[in-house]
Amino acid sequence: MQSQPKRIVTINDVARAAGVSVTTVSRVLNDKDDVAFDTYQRVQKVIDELGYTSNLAARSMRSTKMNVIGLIMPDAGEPFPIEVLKGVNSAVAELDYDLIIYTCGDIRKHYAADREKKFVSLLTNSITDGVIVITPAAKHFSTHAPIVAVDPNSGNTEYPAVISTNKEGAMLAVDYLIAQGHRRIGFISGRSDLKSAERRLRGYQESLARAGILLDQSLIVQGDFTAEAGLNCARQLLNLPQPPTAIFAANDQSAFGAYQAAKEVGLSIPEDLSLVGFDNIPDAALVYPGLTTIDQSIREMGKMATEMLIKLIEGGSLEKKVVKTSTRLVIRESCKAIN
Amino acid sequence: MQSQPKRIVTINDVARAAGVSVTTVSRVLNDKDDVAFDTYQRVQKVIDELGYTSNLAARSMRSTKMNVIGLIMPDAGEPFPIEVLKGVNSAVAELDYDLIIYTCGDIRKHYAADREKKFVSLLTNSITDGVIVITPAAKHFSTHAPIVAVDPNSGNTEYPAVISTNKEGAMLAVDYLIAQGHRRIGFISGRSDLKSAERRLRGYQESLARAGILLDQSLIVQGDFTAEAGLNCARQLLNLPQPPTAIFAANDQSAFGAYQAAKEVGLSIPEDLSLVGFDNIPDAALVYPGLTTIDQSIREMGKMATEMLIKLIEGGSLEKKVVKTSTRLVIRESCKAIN
DNA sequence: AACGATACCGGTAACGTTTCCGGTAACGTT
DNA sequence: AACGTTACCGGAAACGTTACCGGTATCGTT
Repeated sequence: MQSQPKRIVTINDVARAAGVSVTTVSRVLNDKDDVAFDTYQRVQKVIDELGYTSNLAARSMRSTKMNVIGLIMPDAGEPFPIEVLKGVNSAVAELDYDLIIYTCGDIRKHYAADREKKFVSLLTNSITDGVIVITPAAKHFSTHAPIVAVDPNSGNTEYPAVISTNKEGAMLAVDYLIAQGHRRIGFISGRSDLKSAERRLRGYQESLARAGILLDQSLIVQGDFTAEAGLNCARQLLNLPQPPTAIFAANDQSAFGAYQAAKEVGLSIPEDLSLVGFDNIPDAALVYPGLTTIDQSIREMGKMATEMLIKLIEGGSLEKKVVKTSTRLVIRESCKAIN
Repeated sequence: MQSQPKRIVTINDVARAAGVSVTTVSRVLNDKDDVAFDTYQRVQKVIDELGYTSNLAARSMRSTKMNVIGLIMPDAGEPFPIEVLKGVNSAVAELDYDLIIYTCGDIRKHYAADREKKFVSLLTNSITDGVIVITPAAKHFSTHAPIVAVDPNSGNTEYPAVISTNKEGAMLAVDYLIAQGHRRIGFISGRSDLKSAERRLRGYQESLARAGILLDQSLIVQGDFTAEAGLNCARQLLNLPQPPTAIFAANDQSAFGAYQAAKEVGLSIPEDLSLVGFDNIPDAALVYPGLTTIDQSIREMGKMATEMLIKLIEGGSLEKKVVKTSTRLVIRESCKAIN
């Protein structure tokens, strides 16, 4: 660009300037112990003066341990992966690892699954010691390095995973609504291709069945975890000849769409319509009225995945291949008892 | 994990299996044109069968262009960097580049600035063609590769940057409150070490001065861009002998803290207290009542930075080294005219 | 005084890829 | 028939680093 191309300073330059071999410089860099104290200091000084930083690529070609973990996430636009990221990030910060993140783009796009696989090999082949994949589509990855998944899209995966108790959480939500006297409870489902969405639907069904409430198929509408779909689904539910008195949305964003739909038709929450979400993303506390929802402590999931991965990297083994995280009901202001 | 350590398949394995030289395989991989069509197909087939993926490290050691850009962001817990990330991510997706992200940890921590520098060299030395740094603390980075900053912490930086019109935006906010009849306007400031915070304070002061309102120092309280600090600052303001009728918070999160403070003392927004934020993060539309705020289109900043960086990487030059992005007032429901 | 142990250091070979240079075969042109 | 051109391909060097092995002082022990 400007002036000379400004040659990168390598370990060789440092060695020459310090009057030692590259091996010794490498030893200093990696804090090996068999180097004399004043040599160490001298080399360190030269490193600082020359502003040397090691070449990640070259280093990872040769060394077996990189102390870097990778995180592969779908599109950064969604709150779920962002929350996982926060959890992973803070867990990594506690340990002596660096974090490197790749995004795959929208998982609904056909190429996203390919990118997912590509990035897994890309990262594990070289610069990372292992990876965490958020909502992976693939059941199998070809790599020698450890992998941990968070909320995999399909069941029975080959790799270890952190999964929340989706069905149980959904049952908490529906049980709560039932306890409040609701009988006609609408359900805005999630993306049908996702395991988590399926489990939440199952929970909805089981909870109703257990309470002896007949399943009305018209009360189940197909969403896709976005607020837009939530809006449309809620519209559909509220325009029913006999509309529900409560809606359980498969995630918080869908519930936000329902807020808007209620506003459109002049229903107020919770007086005219009770609403429960799922996820407990930070926004759930901010909306008005506060959204009663199922907390699945997403950050905790990221943290657990990180700990599992690092255990694997460091040669340990996992007690459980699949860790189930708990869910709990967080009561805010979006529900009201009827009758 | 299971069975043998599963050797990584390299370009050599592919070459051997396809009966060609590694050079030819490399040509196929990089879509060079001087390779016969059926050789191309044969090699491609072997690549698929063996599940070969190139080694990022080895590739970047040899080739000059990587088609990867880096993003260095502070702690992933804050909404600002997350929004920038979204902008960068979507901009990158449009182009033929991959994105690799590093997080530095909390910038308030002493080591964060070091990590920042370390990561810049780490990435530019090897696997990326250039980097975007969000709210960098350093004025200078030692690297040969292009760098673009988003919202640098200090002025007069050496590198190109995208900065929003902080002072002008703040003036929009305060002018609006003044137009609504407010005279006692509190200010919750941002982190004092940040350029953007300083500029917003300046805007507040200038706007008042222009309207002939005497500056009351007790109406300015020192925050740090977090909701917690916002809460404390707002408490302080509302407990004043003569409390303000309106508060301008240096960012939306501080404003959220003020919502809570208002609730505590039984003031309702906007009837008893008007509130304006700064940033227009997505949450600003979700809180109740909707937060009137200054939009600085953070995603757009990320997008612009990406475009600038790629222009530089591809050998172009920038018309302007510092790009200022516009700010605008977004009116929601948190303000009310008085008298 | 001789020897083994220890502390410290350097040379060299990899790691997997791309770049550079060159070479062969086939084909068209004079 | 000889030559130049084109299309295709391979060998070897290089990128910057660490692992492996071996070497030389120094020091304590017998």
